[in-house]
Order: sequence, then C-alpha cells, then structure tokens
Amino acid sequence: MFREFVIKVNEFNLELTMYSGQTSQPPWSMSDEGYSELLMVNERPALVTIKQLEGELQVKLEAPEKIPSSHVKKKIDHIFDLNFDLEDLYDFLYSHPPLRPVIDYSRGLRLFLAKDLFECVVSSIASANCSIKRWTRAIDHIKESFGRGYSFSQGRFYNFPFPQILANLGLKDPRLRSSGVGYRDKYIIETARKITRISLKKIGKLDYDSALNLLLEFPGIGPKVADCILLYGFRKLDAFPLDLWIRKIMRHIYNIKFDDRQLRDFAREEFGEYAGYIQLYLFNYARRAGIV
DNA sequence: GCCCAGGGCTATA
DNA sequence: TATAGCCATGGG
Repeated sequence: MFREFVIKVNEFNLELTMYSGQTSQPPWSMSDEGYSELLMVNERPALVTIKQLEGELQVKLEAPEKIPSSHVKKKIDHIFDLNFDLEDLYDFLYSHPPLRPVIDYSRGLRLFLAKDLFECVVSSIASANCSIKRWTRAIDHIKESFGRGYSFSQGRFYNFPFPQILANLGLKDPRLRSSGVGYRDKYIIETARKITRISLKKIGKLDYDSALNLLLEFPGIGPKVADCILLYGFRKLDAFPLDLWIRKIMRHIYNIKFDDRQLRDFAREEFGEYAGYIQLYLFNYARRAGIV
C-alpha cells in the first residue's frame, strides 16, 4: 500500500529539529525522498517518509497492510509536537530580555518526541558522557542487531527491540557493547530487566516529581538522563535537562554562579511550563553559536 | 598521543 | 552532603 498526503505546518523546521540531538531517537535516514523511518501504527509496520517544503510536510506512506492516513498524521503530529503553539513560546522569550537572542537562532525548532519509549530510555542512557554522533550510531546498530526488520521499496528498516530482548542478554554479552555504547552496556541490560516489570506508560502518567524519583532508581539514569526521558519521552514540559552546555550558557546569560540545584530550581520557577522548550533553545544556541 | 563528549557510579571525608 | 576518580571509545 502506497499513499501520499500533506500536513500544513507553521513555525516548524524539520531539519533543525531532526538534528538537534534530542535523546528520543537518532535522526531518521535521509535520502532524496526525504527523511524515512519505520513507525508502528496500530501495531502495524509503516514506512513514513517526510519532506518539508515551506509551510507543508509532504508525507509518503508505504505499508504491507492498510493503515488510515489519519492515524499516521496523528503520529507525526505527536512526534514533532506540531500542535504546540511556538508563538506563545516566542512571546514568553521576548518578555525575558536575556533570552531574546535565542529566538531568531532556532526558529521552528520543536520537540522530537519518542516514537518508542524504551528506545528513548536507552538512547538517553547511551548519551551520557558520549558525543551525539556516537550514541546515535550506537542506537542504529542496536536496531539492526536486535530489532525486527521489515523490507520496503527503499530498503530494510528495523524497529527498536522490545525490553525483553535486551533483558535476556547476559551482563557480559559482548554484542551490546560492540554496538558502541561502551561501559553503559550493563546499565542498559539491567534497566531493560527492570522495565520488563514496570510499565513505562504508567510512569509517564505520574506527575513530574513522582516520575523523576522512579526513573532515578534505574541504573545509568541520573538527574540529567531522567529529565531527558521526562521531556523527550513523556513530554513533561517543565523538565529542564541540565548538561554541560546548559551550565555554560546559563552562566553566560545570567552571569551568576549557580550550582545544579539552584539552576534547576531557577529554571522551573522562572520558566514554568516553558522550561523544556527553553532548554531546547538554549542548548541549540550554545552548541551552534559557539558560546563560551 | 591528548582531550572531550547532552554524566553516572562508587568510594571517601 | 560534597568532591574525586573512574569508566569505553570515536572524533577533533
């Protein structure tokens, strides 16, 4: 089954969003057709290819079984957070003078939300003390090694393996390590084992603090990784992942020596429901503008 | 060859 | 509670 349709968008930059380093998943595979990825829609495999032309997204869909376009559109709307009003964010940023410069630098940048919660958890663990290039490649390797493959006209695509598959690996099994996650392999395996007993969906329904405290009990998940999962996985908009870039840029913008505790409290009190998006914009600003 | 990467874990005071 | 050293490994 092949199908095409269009999604109207405003204030969206697909390429910027795709390569912004959010730990929900690696960037989708790029070709002349656009960006392609395997999505499970109603538990069924579908290859989705999207290309942006100004104010519209051209979507191509290939699936062995019949899948309603409206369901695919809903998935895409969710993954790129297309229903979020960026104008409101820009108004908020404009009303806080220290933050004004970041607006024009990242216009159209949106959340890149998880298509698979477990993939988001593993990606976030793998991203710790690791370059974006390396952890995204490692996740792609894990998909090819342990995921289920589906063939399409563009080639073969793999889903992210279910927790049970990684949970069944021995702690010293070399296969996960050789995917490129390094010493984090045991964290991933032990976290996978815990996740076979706890529902990620249920964690996502808890309030911010309860979900945070639960995630912190998983091996390999500290404060920063937990906030990434809360933001990019569960769309907790008040999460504020605090990494080295955010520390740098906050010190640069506000010229105050905050420790991590104070920075988190400051962000959540000052930014509220915009904290997550502001973190996204600050990260992009710091990383690309070469702020010291 | 050295240093760093969207940090977390562990031991020590 | 706070800080120090360690961790795999590819890229600059």
